[in-house]
Amino acid sequence: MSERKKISQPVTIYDVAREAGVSDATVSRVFNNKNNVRAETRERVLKVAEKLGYVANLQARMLAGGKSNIIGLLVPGLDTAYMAAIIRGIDLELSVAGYELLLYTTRRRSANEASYLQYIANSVSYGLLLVVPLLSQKYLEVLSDLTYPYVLIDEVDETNTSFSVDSTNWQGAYDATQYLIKLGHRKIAFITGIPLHTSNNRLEAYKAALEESGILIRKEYIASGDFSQSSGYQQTLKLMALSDPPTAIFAANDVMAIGVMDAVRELGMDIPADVSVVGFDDIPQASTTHPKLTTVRQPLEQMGREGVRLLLEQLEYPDRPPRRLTLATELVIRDSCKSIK
Amino acid sequence: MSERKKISQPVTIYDVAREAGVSDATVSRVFNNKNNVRAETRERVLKVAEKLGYVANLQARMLAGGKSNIIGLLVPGLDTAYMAAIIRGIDLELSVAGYELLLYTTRRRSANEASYLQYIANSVSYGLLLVVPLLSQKYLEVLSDLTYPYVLIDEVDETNTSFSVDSTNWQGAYDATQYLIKLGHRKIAFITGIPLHTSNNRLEAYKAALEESGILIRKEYIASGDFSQSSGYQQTLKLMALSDPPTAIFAANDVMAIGVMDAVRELGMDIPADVSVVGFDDIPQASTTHPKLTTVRQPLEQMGREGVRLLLEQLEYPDRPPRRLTLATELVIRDSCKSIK
DNA sequence: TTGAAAGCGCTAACAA
DNA sequence: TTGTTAGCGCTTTCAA
Repeated sequence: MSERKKISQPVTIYDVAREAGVSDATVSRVFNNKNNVRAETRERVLKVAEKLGYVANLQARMLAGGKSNIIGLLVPGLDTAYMAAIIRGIDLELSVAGYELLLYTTRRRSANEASYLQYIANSVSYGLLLVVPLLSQKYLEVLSDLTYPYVLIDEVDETNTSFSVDSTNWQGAYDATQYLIKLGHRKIAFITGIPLHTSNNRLEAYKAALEESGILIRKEYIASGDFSQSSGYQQTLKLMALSDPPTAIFAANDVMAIGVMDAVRELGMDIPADVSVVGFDDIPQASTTHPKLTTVRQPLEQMGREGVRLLLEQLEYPDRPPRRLTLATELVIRDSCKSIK
Repeated sequence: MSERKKISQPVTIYDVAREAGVSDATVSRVFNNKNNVRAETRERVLKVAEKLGYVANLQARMLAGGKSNIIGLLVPGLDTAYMAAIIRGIDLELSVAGYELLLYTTRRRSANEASYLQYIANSVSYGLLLVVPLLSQKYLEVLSDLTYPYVLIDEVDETNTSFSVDSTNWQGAYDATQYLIKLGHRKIAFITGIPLHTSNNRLEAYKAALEESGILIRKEYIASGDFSQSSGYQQTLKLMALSDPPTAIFAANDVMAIGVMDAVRELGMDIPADVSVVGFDDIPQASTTHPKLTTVRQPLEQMGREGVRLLLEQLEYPDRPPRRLTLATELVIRDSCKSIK
């Protein structure tokens, strides 16, 4: 043990007890808000603790009481505004409940999902939140074998055996497409994301909206993107090179929509005069583009919050059956779309 | 305690000891890689542990004086590409060393820095990385009182009493300004960030470069931004409204530079034909703007990595005196600047 | 309302 | 090389 450490952790529950003239158990009671402590005693203890700068040692507390206040979060990385928004929600809700967040990245041991999850489950965290867009079936299997509390965020377990939070991807995309149709557009292109559950739903809704309005679904108007800005850019170049180019482009996320805008501008065309653009997510950047992007807002922050709630619920009531929570999306109309006469 | 828990963590060191016919201390030795264990015994213990599915209880280990493999990271939030890049570096280096990352946000208890740090120090993490741009002096004081290992990332402790990693802000800004001067610009504006150490250094370098080339420093060319895109946008509008507007704008970070580009475009001017733009940081977005942004690259990811190294070094050699590591910036020339005839 | 005592699972002297 | 013995700082019975 280093010198450093010794110096830095002097004040224990015993110091407080001695100074306040009570037993350590009493101090413990005070700090656990037990009600069998005389108000006067409690006050004295608190005062002494304050004076001494006492802070509970979490390790000891956990060891003795069995509870950790740490929950894990598994993500591929933190590089997207999408992830940042979800994590903000998680952090907010967690801090309300007095929990800490341990961050795990899939990048770290993608080699062996099974043992990585085992490791996590046996480590300090008492539950796990997963925001893993490319969640492998493998993960899911291991997870349910583990009898370890977890919640899937923005991902769905088709077998309905996991707690999960997502949003109305279908409805959101349907609303957006309908909006474009109402503006008079009939040549509406769609740029897909990676073929995930969420992305597929958006594509389906796009098709459904068109069909419902009697608009032919044209294969050449469905472009394959991968959620990246450059894919939005590239696919737009292709779309606009069509002999009969679309008058509106709906991208499966905002990042691609920004790429779309870049491409359109580069082609010397105007948004929204020449081309209307719609995104999905409503990341912060969406409101700082020029023109401001019309998009489908996913309640990312709230999804994070609800994910935490579901997890804490499991911690408290381990026997409740899995639930799936679906939050509403909302069409945010800004300046990137225009009606066609 | 939940049923779940009982099921999932029964196996202790004692179980292994009993089953392997040794004492608990021996099992402990095996798992701490002490060399005073007979190879044969070690193997037996390991086999039993494997069979029983033993996993060390971190809390207990830490309490007993052992080391945790968790280090903390204190940040204001995860909302910027800047932060994401640093954290990527941290995560990478940490995973190499087999450490986990516990995330703390200043948002959570900004009310009382002192006790929050106390709390962190007494919690499970064994050291702390800080990426806190608006680090208050208060934090620093508490930190050094704590004798708890920590490293400041992209921030400097003027008293030279902390381990820290930063980059050559001054040199980077100097290089960028020189570059613009070499291109023939003499009317160069600078948009500052929040008045932090880093930002101030960039401003000083800008001034020094101008002075050195005999260019008058014009107060009206120094605009006060706050690192946000909208401040870059707003300040540019002001700058361009000047009776003698600048021909080049150097923003103290990339996010503002993007705002600058928006504003210039909105004024119907071209980049780089009418106005040259330079940023600072080289966030991923910088290479996806149109035109691509010329900027000063800060080795953010590497700063994260080096921060981890410094922290681990402290953990291993607690008596080494504080060091400050300054990494080199690099001017990344892309398409947002043009020479003036 | 309080204190004494036991123990959470582990590490680290000290013996053997 | 191994076991024995003390704790680490806390919570929680059980008595008083």
